[in-house]
Amino acid sequence: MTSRKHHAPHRRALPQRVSLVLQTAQLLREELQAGQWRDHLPGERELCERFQVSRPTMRGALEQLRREGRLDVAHGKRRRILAPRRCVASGSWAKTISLLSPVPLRSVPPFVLCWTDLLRAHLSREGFDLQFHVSQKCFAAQPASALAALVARGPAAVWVLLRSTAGIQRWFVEQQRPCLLAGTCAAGIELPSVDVDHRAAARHAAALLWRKGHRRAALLLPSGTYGGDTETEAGFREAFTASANDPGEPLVLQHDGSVAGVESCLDVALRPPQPATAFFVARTAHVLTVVTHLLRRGLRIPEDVAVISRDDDVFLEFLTPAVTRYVSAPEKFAQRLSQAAIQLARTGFAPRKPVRLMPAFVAGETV
Amino acid sequence: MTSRKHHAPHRRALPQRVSLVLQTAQLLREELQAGQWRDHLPGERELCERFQVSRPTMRGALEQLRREGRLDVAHGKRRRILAPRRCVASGSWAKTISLLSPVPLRSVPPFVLCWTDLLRAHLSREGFDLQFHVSQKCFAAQPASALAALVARGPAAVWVLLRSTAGIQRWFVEQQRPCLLAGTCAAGIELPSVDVDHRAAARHAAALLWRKGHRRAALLLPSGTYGGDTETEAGFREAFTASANDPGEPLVLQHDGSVAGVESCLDVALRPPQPATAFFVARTAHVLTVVTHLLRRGLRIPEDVAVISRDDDVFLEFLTPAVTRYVSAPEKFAQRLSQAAIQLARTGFAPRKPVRLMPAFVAGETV
DNA sequence: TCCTGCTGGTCATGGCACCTGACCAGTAGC
DNA sequence: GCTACTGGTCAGGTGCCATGACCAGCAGGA
Repeated sequence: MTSRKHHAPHRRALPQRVSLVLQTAQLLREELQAGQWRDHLPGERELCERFQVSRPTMRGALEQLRREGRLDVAHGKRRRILAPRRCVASGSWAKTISLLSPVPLRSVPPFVLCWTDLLRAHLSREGFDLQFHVSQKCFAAQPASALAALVARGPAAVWVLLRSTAGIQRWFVEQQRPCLLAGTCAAGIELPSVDVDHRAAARHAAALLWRKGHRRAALLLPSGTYGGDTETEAGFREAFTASANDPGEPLVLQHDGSVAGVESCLDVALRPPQPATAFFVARTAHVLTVVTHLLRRGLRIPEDVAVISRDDDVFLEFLTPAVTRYVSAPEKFAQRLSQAAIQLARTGFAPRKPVRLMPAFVAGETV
Repeated sequence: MTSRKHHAPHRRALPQRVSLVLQTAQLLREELQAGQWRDHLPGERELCERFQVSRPTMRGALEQLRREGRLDVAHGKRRRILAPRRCVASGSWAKTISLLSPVPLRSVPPFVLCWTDLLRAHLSREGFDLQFHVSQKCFAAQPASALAALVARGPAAVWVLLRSTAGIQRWFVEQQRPCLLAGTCAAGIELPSVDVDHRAAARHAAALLWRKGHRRAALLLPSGTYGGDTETEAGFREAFTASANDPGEPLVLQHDGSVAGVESCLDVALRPPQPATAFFVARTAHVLTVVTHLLRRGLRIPEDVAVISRDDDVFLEFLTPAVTRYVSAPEKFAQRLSQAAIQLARTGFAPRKPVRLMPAFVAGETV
């Protein structure tokens, strides 16, 4: 209420569940501000009685206030009330949500472009403005200074991170800035995230290739430590070792993302005496490189080599032969992302639990 | 809550669950009162999309309104609006700008997707809401009824038309609805429009192919009467006849847009005794089909056949060999489009003079 | 010193609202 | 008649919340 009252009377455009926890937290804040209690809060059970909610709910609300720095908690003792440190005034920039990307809008893949637009549509309906920020430097090895500059320059209620590196994620955790990953967290980091379930897709693809008789199947990924790619590799290995009585190592090829890089990777994998007979390819753009390169080498698809794409984009339909792939719904992706972003913008917190969307298998002619 | 309403304005003291059904019903009531819809309500599924709730929830809300006597419902037909149809406050829908497309957002090419998002960003900053409408029927031979239904259902200050047919354009001219073409006008129609200068690109490409010695160059287009494609053909012929002392007819191949259609077109063009040695291809998606089909036939690019793409999309960079093409700036496109749209929305008029953006030639390895 | 009654911390269980996807039947335009 | 849309219905799954129980730390009194 404190912040909303200062805004224009913006009626909610979308029905949404209002969690009891948030309501309770808000009521507690008001009571605190009114000076209802002096030094310590009453016990949890008494508060439950007073507000007619269950203990887990009340504890959620109290935890929220603790995170805001209004309460101090110790085992066995009642919660101490702290001086209300002026919380960040949700002023002019509370209505901006920023998206950080390593590449400009015109270069992002169609799937991402699509959910970005849907996200913007959702947010705009709720009165938020989505700003697209491009910064190469933030994706370098030492992103701290670039990130600090960026955040100072374009203040936002929430940062949505695209293709974020572990370094970026760590920075946001340390700075305690509200942020949201469009992707998967790096190892050891817990941030709210939305992503396609690449692990499941990889497992399914590897099992399929195995069933089809492929014993030399390769996974082709860009190098670098993206959480989603790590998951892909894990899923691929899982299915591989589960299928084989004598699990040989599956081939995992890492390239630098350039066309030449992908080509040389392929050439290595195809070298005798044990050439790869199947490729599971991450990133749709590289599927194009793989298919055209294989065709140029005179290999037939799928007779000589099988290809499966981990992701989907419109243009894959237009390749001949049609590419076997896993498709995800951008609408769902945008929906989950916008829900989390709005919650994060309004309350400052969002559930850490990763949201994973199950992709659908689409059979093509490349297996 | 019911009893509290009779009391003095007393802020809520207890947290309580508010059912989504009730919230949705309330929002529907407000939209109805604002005159958002005329005669009938949109379908349940569309409403669900709009309000981001599930069908059971939406049905609960609709049932509530039916009990209140505001709606009449019959199986198989849309819900009829009964009650006090307030006069449409023009303010309520003057802030909506609609975009009409034959294909869903997830299927439009990246370039279009990109300027769509940029357009939405511009409009949102000016307080407009961009709605994306998909309707196959409006792109059929007799679009009148479908267009009337669409326009009645989703009122908008301006309609932005994507891949519009001559029939659609004529309807908007006749109805005198404010509209704006993202594309080129059909013959004999004058509507404000923004498009890439395809004629210039085609002329340049044809001249280039001629200089390189190609005497059997083919233009590959989807069939149908799109203004932009007509311009492309005109430009291609212009350069061809200008170059040749004895102007033979340039090959113009029309296909149905499907992969198989493109393939059979190519096979025809490559047939002896005079096989085509170069293809100028409209639509990036079909460039993929062309390149992969040629490679599968064992043809070398560019040694045996040259390929030039009229348009650009991100993914063309990832083909090997890299495709020679014409690129346009989506930022410029969106900027011109939003300027015209906002002017049209605010004043009701926009200059008829077509806006044409000059594409840039990017040399690849396919010529 | 032990006991008792408070405090916060944690867990398993179950109910309920809601979401998802699917299928059916009626309607309308082609 | 066919197709694409409409409303009507249902089963299965998920997430939030309530309930009640148990544990561990802290205090004060017998």
